[in-house]
Amino acid sequence: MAGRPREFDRALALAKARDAFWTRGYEGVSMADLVAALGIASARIYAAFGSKEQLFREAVELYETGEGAFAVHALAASLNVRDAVARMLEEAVLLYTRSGQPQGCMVVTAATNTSAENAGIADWLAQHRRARTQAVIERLRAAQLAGELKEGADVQALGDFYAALLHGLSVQARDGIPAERLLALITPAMAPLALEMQS
Amino acid sequence: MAGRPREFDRALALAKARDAFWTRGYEGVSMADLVAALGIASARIYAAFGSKEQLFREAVELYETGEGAFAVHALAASLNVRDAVARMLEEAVLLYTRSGQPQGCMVVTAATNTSAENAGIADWLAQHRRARTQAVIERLRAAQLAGELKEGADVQALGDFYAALLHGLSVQARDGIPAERLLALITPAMAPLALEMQS
DNA sequence: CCTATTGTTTGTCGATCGACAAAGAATAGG
DNA sequence: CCTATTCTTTGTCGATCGACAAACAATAGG
Repeated sequence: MAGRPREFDRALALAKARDAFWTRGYEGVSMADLVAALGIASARIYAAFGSKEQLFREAVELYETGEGAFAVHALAASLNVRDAVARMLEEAVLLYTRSGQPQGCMVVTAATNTSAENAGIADWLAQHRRARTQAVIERLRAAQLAGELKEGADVQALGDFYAALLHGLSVQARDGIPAERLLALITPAMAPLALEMQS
Repeated sequence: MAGRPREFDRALALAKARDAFWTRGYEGVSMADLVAALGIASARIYAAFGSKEQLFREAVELYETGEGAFAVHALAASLNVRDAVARMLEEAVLLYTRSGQPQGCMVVTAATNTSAENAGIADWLAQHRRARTQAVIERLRAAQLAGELKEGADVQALGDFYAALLHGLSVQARDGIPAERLLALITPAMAPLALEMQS
């Protein structure tokens, strides 16, 4: 535990890196951009985070345990399915359109188009998106087993539907569709689930 | 009209460039990648297309007048709204998951994360996506004026809903969700529109 | 106080980025 | 056949990419 103490706030620097990657994506942010955004020399970034890729992965983890955890929280909250899904969509809109912050979902936008050498990073984020899709499906399946949803409901189709919508909201938010419009869209979006509720 | 005739097929080269950009995005494809994909030297690419950016823009236009025109066609076909929207979604799934072809929608994926210097390209594609959103809304509005939809139907919310879903389908297709699952998702997705049909 | 350890500063590395210059080759029009 | 025009070949340009080496500075433990 000896050695010279670090002079900059590592957690703060990581948050700044997260915002940069969130805004422009992995390959859209150069080391020179990071030097400017974090306010520290590149050698210090390498000393603290290892490499650009390791910094990115850590930044994504920060996002997923912070703002990006809204979906997990909404689905895990002990609400009925309808409220859980509606809340997931509402919080997605609020997060994706929050002013003074990058628009859209970091996991959706940070590595959708990469060069061949960074395909591994794109795959990594794709895994996370598939996991989120699966989480939605499993929440619906649990509701079905609990009797909230009809026995004949196709929970996989419903889950795929809400996951696709969730990811599409990120695209729309990034395109500048205002929050009010995206929130209004949730009303029709809840109809398919309402129709499959028991009684 | 004098001069040495071009030795390569310009249209074929453009199609190859479209596929490369479709797969890896604007910044994900380097000039060296294009040289390899088109099979011609970089100076020939510049002579025929001007620059990497001009080639990309032409490639996007090729996509939009070809495969990418499915949405315009489906909405313009003289079907009732429900069939038009369902067909738009079905053809999206078929295109986005077609084997032997890049996955997803080129307009959604080719420039979602760019460096600051290429923000103009990202904006350009965002404009196209907003235009598509608007086209969906206007198709629904026309249906409402024609009496197909209830007077109280919120066509903007419905249009935003289907546009978000459309763009989300691109993300899901790119993540490898199989076509059958994405097609199955369309069934619940049509419920909100069915509920607003007149009579 | 000495030393091992770690952070910081400064400078630079080879590779790759997009883009073109210059010269040679092949056509059409006169 | 001659010439103007266009395409092709070859080579390379300055800028930027991510990454680090080496030297120096500041701490903790002994």
